[in-house]
Amino acid sequence: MKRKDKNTEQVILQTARKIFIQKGLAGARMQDIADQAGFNKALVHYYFTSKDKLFDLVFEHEMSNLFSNLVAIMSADLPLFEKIENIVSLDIDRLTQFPGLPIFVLNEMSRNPDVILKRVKKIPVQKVMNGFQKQINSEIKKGTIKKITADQLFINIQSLCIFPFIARPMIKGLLQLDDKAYLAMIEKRKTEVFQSLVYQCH
Amino acid sequence: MKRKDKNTEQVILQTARKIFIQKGLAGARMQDIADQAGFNKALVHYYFTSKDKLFDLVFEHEMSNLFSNLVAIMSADLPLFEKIENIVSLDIDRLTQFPGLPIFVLNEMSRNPDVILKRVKKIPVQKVMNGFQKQINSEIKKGTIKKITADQLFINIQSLCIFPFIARPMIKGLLQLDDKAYLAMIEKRKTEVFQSLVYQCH
DNA sequence: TTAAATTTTAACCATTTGGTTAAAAATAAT
DNA sequence: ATTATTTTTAACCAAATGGTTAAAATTTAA
Repeated sequence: MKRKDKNTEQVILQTARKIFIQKGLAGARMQDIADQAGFNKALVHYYFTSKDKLFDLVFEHEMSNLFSNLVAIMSADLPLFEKIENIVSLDIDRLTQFPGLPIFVLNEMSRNPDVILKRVKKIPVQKVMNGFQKQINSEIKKGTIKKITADQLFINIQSLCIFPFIARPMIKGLLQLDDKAYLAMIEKRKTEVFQSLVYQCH
Repeated sequence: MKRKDKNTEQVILQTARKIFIQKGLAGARMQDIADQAGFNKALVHYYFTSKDKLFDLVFEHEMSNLFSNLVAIMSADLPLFEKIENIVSLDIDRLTQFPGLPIFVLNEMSRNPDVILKRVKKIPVQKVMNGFQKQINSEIKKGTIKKITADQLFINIQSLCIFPFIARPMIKGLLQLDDKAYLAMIEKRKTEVFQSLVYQCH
């Protein structure tokens, strides 16, 4: 008879997610998580055993959130530019919905690169990158795009999509943008980034 | 008679810098800073009063480190593409030398955006961006480049230069690169990024 | 309805943390 | 050489932290 209350568990998880994203692993407090979830701290331990275990669950989920759709789109049987357009669009939409996600994932990754590296390696990107490279090589041969590696193109796409979310305070400060102006700039990037990528390939 | 030992102060500062970059504000420990500097923890307080004060000094210096040269280059009387080439080259060289810098600065910025925003606003970028926009407009009028705003071009440049450093563990994991391959990829980006930027402008 | 199992709680614990105090040690001034 | 000042140290402190324990409360099974 196993009766863990799924609702309690979920409330704690969602609260933990919010606080870990705001404060990171080192800055988050189990007491705060418990308080904001509306339960007693011992209960958090009853359900999740330890802070590290709770964090692992949250992190796994957020990393998956960051990369979800990427593999699917890159595997899809689409023309190259349509594929790029979809990646850009979905990346920016995803991150507009979860703006704190990349800095959270990448910061925790930089804290503990080896442990997390093992998890990242499980994401089946290598096979997908091989297919992507073949597609790119085919387009190069056709003369439709300049010579570029799948790796560099992938990095360019992710750089142009993700960085403005990571660097939100810096960009707002340096370019003197208020929230509204910043969000307008992000929205504009859906087409700007895709256009940039098209131009640099042609 | 003021006799703070400059060497002691510097040793503590450099040690603090290293540990704050590794662990962040929340994760760094004053005892660790003292131990690694080779002094007693009370001494760290004697010189720097508190953890927050010490962190502020370190952060101010690192933020300046990240943005130094940027304003100078953007103000320089150089042709547009030469200017872009210099920004890219110096950015990548700087970050190759201090690879943990951007994730440190941007992560702490995301923790405390309002406080840090005031500091960022003091960097005289707005005037420089105006000049940059004028230069871009002039090139657009001449027909040498496509229509783009200084803001978006600036964001593209910084995205393409900085993101691969922030996302080091992710890139290594996803693309199955060892350290050597990663560094080779970074070195290659000096020309790749510049070329990409040129293509997207033309 | 009672007993068993599970969830939730309040209280507690050992350790860690940033910071303080006062004295010892070192340096500078007279 | 002595005194004054500054630096450095060891010891200490209160609060915070992640985690544990045992009992109360609730739910489920018989």
